[in-house]
Amino acid sequence: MGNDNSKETIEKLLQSAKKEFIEKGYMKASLRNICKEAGVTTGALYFFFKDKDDLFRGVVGGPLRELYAILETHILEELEELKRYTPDTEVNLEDDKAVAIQVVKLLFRYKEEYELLITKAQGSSLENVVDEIADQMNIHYSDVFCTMKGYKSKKQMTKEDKFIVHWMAHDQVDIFIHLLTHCKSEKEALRQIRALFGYIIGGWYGVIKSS
Amino acid sequence: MGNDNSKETIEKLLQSAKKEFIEKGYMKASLRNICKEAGVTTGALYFFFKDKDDLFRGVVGGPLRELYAILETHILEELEELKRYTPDTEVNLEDDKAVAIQVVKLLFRYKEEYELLITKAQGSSLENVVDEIADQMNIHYSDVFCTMKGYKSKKQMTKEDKFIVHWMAHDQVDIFIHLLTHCKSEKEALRQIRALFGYIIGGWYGVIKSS
Amino acid sequence: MGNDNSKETIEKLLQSAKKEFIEKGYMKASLRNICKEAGVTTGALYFFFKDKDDLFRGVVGGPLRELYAILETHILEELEELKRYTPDTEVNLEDDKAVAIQVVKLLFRYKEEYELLITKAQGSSLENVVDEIADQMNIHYSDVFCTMKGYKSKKQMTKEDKFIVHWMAHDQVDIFIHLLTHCKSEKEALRQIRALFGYIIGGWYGVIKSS
Amino acid sequence: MGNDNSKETIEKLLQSAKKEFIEKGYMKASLRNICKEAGVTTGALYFFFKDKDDLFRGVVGGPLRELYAILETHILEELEELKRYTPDTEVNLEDDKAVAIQVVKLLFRYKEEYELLITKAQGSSLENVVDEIADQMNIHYSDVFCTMKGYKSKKQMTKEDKFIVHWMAHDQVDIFIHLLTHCKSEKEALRQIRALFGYIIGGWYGVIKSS
DNA sequence: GATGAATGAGTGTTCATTCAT
DNA sequence: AATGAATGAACACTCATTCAT
Repeated sequence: MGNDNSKETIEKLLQSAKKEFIEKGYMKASLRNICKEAGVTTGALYFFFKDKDDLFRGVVGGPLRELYAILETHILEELEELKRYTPDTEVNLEDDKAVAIQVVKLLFRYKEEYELLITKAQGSSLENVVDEIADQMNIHYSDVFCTMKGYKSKKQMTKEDKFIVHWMAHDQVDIFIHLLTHCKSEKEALRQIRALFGYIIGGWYGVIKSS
Repeated sequence: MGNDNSKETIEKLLQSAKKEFIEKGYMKASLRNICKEAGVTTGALYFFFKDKDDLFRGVVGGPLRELYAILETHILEELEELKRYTPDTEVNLEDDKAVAIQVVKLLFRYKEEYELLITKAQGSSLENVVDEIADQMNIHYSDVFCTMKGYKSKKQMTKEDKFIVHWMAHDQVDIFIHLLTHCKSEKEALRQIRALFGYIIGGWYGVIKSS
Repeated sequence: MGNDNSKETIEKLLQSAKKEFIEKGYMKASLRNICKEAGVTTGALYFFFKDKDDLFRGVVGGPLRELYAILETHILEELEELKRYTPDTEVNLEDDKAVAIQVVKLLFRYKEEYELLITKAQGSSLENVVDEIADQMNIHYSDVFCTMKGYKSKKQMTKEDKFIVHWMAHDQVDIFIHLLTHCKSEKEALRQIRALFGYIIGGWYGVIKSS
Repeated sequence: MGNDNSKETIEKLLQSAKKEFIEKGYMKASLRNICKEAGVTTGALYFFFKDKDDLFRGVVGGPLRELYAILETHILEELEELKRYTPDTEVNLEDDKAVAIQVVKLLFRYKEEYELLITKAQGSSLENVVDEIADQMNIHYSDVFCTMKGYKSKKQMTKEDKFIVHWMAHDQVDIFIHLLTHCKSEKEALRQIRALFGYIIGGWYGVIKSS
């Protein structure tokens, strides 16, 4: 089971698939082309992958799971920290920065895969993955927001509160997407993080004050 | 040419096309379905529209041009204003707010068409229209940024300056997209603008200070 | 609409389809072969027929409808006659014979099509058409049976009655199938009808007596 | 060869195959599914069975052979009896009834397998097995018919004789098929046999008289 | 005795587009 | 201004079968 030959075939298929998905996007990608490029018949592809979608998930699934793992850990840690929060607490951004750096590094390690997920997944089962992450962040940011505002419960949030927090969650996510799609290297991305942090922290204050 | 009959046919085609594009997105939309729904043959469609892409542009082109017109006017006006700018000038946000309201109203007047452009255009020649608008805004924002920073020329901008301005341009655009896609009505969108303004102004200050 | 050209194409497709369905049966028939034989592209086929099943129905639908029409008429007429039935009524078989002859003539007029329906329809939406006809005959034969038995209502039928009537309905249908598939010509079939009538009438008496 | 392991594998394959053939019929049955369900690889299947057809015969072959054996015995016995036949001989139906009961019992013992043969074998080498049995019965019934008619040789049979005897042979077979496919249990089937016997005996008399 | 990988031809179906009329 | 017929390539996917190990 899983000898060198089959691993090789799978690897060739994934490489070839990645290339095709990047070039044409999920929908326009042709399984025939992918197989031809991999030097394999369509039957072989279907031995290893259930269908087109499964192949796509084969390409991006690993990196996606890694990202989810980091975010989950981060959210749990920050939740722990929120419990110790008092109005006088100095906001500690160092942790957030550390996580941001971690995420950026991950994004650039699998740059192609994440770009696939962000811009080429339309038509696949992962086409809404970015929104799903943003929605998850939204839940978390709501907690943060309530704590900072001194709300006892999320039920105290107004419609306007909810809307702006939702926006900020999305924006947070968009920052990483922007870094990934507009920086040539991890190095450059890490250099730009600081300014972006300045921006969103400014934004948070703008919101907290005015609301 | 252009008698009542043909206008009617075109109108039916555009309606039917809009419906299909909304339902399935540009790529998966079927011209056959569009024609069937419009009660017209494919030949008729090809008499009025060069190809699928042309039909798509027929649906969203008008609203898109209106938007471009507003943005252009706004940019030209603000450019005029920038010339009168001195370090002591009180920043006048009223104009910006007025424009934002104008844009929001426009977006909601043709809600379906703009959503088409934003989320369903993949595969068409307009798939990058949002990025193009953002890039245009970027040019403009660079001017604003330089003026506020007291730069004599754009050439004084560092790589970091350019990056953060680019981001802010994109983010500005994203705000409108967010309003369009997350508010049910123009009314609700207009209510949320204020908080978003608080956010991005906070963001600008965060950036200007820290850079 | 429906000019000579298109009619010709449809005709060629139906001829070619009939041939292929006869040779291989519905399931194994290849639309590609059918199109190739008809000198037409697959696209053309799909312009005239919704799918494989529709094509099959295009081949056998007409004859099938004719048969249904005859049966329906026959059933209605016999129902009328039953109302005038008294225990002393001499059973009039002439009408039945006339109908049988009519049916046989029809079957042989479209011999190929009916054979298709009877033996090659597996996999299509018409695969159970013979059973459906038999079930319809069953309803009718139940009426006849009850009248002959002097039952006031079908509810008087025992389980055994129902079973044997069901069998006889099926058998009646099978006679025609047997004639179609074992006689070379209409002429020969008509010659054999008499003996078969002797058989089933004998069968009826055997049943009526013993039950 | 033939140790416990292999027997188990074969058994699992046969079970799984039976299930799939019943569900989808011979043609649409998928060997892949059968293997998956049996928890076995395709290679294993091909070690024990030559091909799809061989597997099908593996499922239904045993019961089929048992049936052939009964029929053969019965035919031989009846042939023996025919030799002692004189015009005055009282027809002894008891033997026939006994055989019929024996057959019904067999059919219901392997109900699934026989239904497979009757209704789901299309595409396999056994698709005509019912007709073959009927044809064999036909040979036998010709003997019976000639004896009863006082013919010295089968050559005295007219075309019409042959036809009606052929029909009766088929019908005899169809009775068993009808019992199998329309009765829920052996018990119920045995209860219905009597009426069916009344029917075909009536049919025979109808034929003998009229010819 | 059995595995797991691979074949390669085949399936029905859909598509945007063209063009003579 | 519009029809209706036709193209032909492409699509994702399934199949029974083979074979080295």
